[in-house]
Amino acid sequence: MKQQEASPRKALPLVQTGVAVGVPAGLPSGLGLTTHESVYRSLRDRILCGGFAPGEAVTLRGIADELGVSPMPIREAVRRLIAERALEMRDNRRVVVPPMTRAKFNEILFARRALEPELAALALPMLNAKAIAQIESVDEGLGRAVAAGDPQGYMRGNYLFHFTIYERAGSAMLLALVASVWLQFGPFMRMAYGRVGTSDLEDFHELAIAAMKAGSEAALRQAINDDIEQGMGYIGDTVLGTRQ
Amino acid sequence: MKQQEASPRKALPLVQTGVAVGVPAGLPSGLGLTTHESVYRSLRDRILCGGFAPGEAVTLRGIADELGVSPMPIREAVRRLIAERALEMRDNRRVVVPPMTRAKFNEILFARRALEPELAALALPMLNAKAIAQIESVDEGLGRAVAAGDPQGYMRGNYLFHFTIYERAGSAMLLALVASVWLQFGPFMRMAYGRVGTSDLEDFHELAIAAMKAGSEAALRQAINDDIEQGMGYIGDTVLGTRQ
DNA sequence: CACACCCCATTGTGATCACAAAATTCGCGC
DNA sequence: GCGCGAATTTTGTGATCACAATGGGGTGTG
Repeated sequence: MKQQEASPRKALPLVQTGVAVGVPAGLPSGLGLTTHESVYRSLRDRILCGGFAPGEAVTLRGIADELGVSPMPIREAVRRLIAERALEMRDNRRVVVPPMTRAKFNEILFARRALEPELAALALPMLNAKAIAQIESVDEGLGRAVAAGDPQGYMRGNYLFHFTIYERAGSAMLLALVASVWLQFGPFMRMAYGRVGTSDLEDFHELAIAAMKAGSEAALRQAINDDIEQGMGYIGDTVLGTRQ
Repeated sequence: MKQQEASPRKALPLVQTGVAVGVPAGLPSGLGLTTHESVYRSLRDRILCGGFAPGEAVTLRGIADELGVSPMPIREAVRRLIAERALEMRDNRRVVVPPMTRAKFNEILFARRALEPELAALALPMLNAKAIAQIESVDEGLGRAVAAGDPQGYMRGNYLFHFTIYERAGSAMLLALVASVWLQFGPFMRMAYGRVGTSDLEDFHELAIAAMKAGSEAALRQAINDDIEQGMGYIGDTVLGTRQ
């Protein structure tokens, strides 16, 4: 069955130039970005919002067929995500979304506490009233997702809340480090919130907003740190067990 | 000149199986590893040891010809290094080794101080006498490189000194974070040591070794932190200017 | 002599093909 | 009926081709 009739992949008339003016499938509407960039963002978003389960296998051709492009751009996107430790390549050359371990969990917790409060503190001077209003709006959307019992929406909102703050720091390098860390506990976080429903006690976001309005670096650091400890503690206890 | 006589690339009879049993050129003797993995390690080592200058352009086909393989594995290796921020892709789609800025320098300094002492502290309980002896041996090699005025050897020795310690921590995730940071100041560090010759006052390595022998976590943290501050301060002052 | 325009070489991107290894499935024998 | 081995399918890897866009070099014109 090499060339039966219509190949199952490439089911739509892609213009398929070097710059991907025609967007593959239901991808995030590539505006002048390359195919592998679209694929990368699609997969990344999916990982961050809990679209993959830990241990789940990811095949190049599978995603290629699913997205309606050739395996080539998938290769580059997956390779990039592997470099960011969002995916893992087994020695069998099989790509899976990596499972969580207690040791890895502790590393993530340490890295988050070491980097994220600093990023928030660096962003603080850049946060004008408009930016804070935007952050509040994101947090309200997060609240709606919680009320609606929408884990994906909750995870996306939580991600947006933190990173709209962190992005203002203008520290591309630290931001990339933290992004890599988030990519590594995304699928794991989904397990926690997919299991018991979204938590109902995350008011550290409001403390953080209050700290931003007050311009208090110490309070903002504290709120971010508490948010990390509470969130990670919750999902850690839920998935890995309450005891160390 | 499409197919004149012998193509300039692929100048040697590569077996070129899917697993790269025949190693391309003078690459690090691939033992059962793929071509793009060999290429990755080769480029990574070159970046870490100052084989590239900041701002230098990197072309896929150029490296492919240089290493005697097709552009395909180069693509994946370069893509991976871009994800690790060791290389940078301009919006022109041109790949360059990224230049240093004062802001980026400060981010790197913060990340190193936040992560590396912790990694050393985590490694401390794992360091038996044999491991410490190995670290001392690495440091002696470093000393010889300094005496010989060999910047490449110095950079490699310095990298090995730190990472033979950090690897013992068993924290793959934090190690990857720190490795990414090192990849970002490698070419920059080379500028400093290529300009004025290797420094002659790095005795914090010996303090670190003494702390390891004594089993003192506090002293080890301090030695690593001081080593970072001194080294980064030196190259920062040299290349970016003495004032902030 | 300087500036602008055009042509061509170079570069990254994506598709397709070929190959080997691993995984899966099927079937034969006990 | 069950377990083990062989055949087949699937999967990642690498090469090659085609294409568009960028960049540089050369030439023509003001």
